[in-house]
Amino acid sequence: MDAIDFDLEQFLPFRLNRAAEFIALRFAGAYKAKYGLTRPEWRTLAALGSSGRMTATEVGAHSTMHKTKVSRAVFALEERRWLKRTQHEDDRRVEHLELTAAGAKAYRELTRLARDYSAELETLLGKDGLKALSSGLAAVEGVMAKPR
Amino acid sequence: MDAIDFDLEQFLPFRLNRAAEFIALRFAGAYKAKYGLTRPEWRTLAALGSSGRMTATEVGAHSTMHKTKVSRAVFALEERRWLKRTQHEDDRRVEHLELTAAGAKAYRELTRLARDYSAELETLLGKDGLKALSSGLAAVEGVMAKPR
DNA sequence: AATAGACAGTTACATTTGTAACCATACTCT
DNA sequence: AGAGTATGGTTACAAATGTAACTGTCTATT
Repeated sequence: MDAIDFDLEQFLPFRLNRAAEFIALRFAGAYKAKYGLTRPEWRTLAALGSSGRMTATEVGAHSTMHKTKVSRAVFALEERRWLKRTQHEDDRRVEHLELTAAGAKAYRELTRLARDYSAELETLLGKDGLKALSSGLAAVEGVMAKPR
Repeated sequence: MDAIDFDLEQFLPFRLNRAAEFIALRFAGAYKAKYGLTRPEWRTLAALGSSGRMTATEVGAHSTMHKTKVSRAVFALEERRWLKRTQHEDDRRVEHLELTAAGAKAYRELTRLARDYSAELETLLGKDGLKALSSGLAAVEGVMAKPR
């Protein structure tokens, strides 16, 4: 079969996916094995930790997760007492989400791990590799931001 | 909360994942909606289409998928008559996988779409963005290849 | 040749995910 | 005010996935 004109190995979506899985999986060990968090949970924690009080919808927008993922993550974090909800006074559909003291503590610990991992990535990929990757991603992000 | 020292938005694993989802999803429409293929199925098809006859294990290595994913994808493609298996003469554990004529045809059609999408990406990301992304990914791939 | 270990691929089960339908509340327009 | 529609969030169900155990075959060692 004509191997000439298409090679999965060079196809950008494939490469991007594979790289993302690889990079993410390494870090997932930190929150998964150590804290038993799922990815949506970690993302929710990180969103609330860095931006403070937000609604579920905002968390979803911030970390590009579907409502249902956010909803489930919020439940899980709430059960752990890492997060608390409060009703919006004016609109009872909305609920504000906020980390508890315990949640904030976990967040700080995890961000420390995240920073360590970032540093590790820099040495692994090299300054140039990192820079290239980052600016490539910025290009993608530019496209994502567009109205479509 | 201290938003200063960590921002999910800048965390590479997060950015990479988000970009990969975005890029992959756009193309997934092509094989998902149009042919009803799952991603593992498309990858298997692509591996066999570009490299010809392979074993399931080889497909997995080539496209970094777990055995079970490959196994299920092979089943699905076989049911569609896009793929046939033949036993290895010397080792009856092994089976060779190969596309049928129908499978090869589908592969060709899909590679056409893949090429179109690649071209679209080039215009979307710009020559420079694409180049940066590609070399950034190459850096990651270099790390992946290492013995670990 | 007999036992033990490795390997290819499959299957079973639990977990995660995506889709769509669903509540409840709020807004808009007449 | 009342009908229709939009929105925040949850739930139910189906499909996809990961983990681990399993079957069958091969290889090595004795």
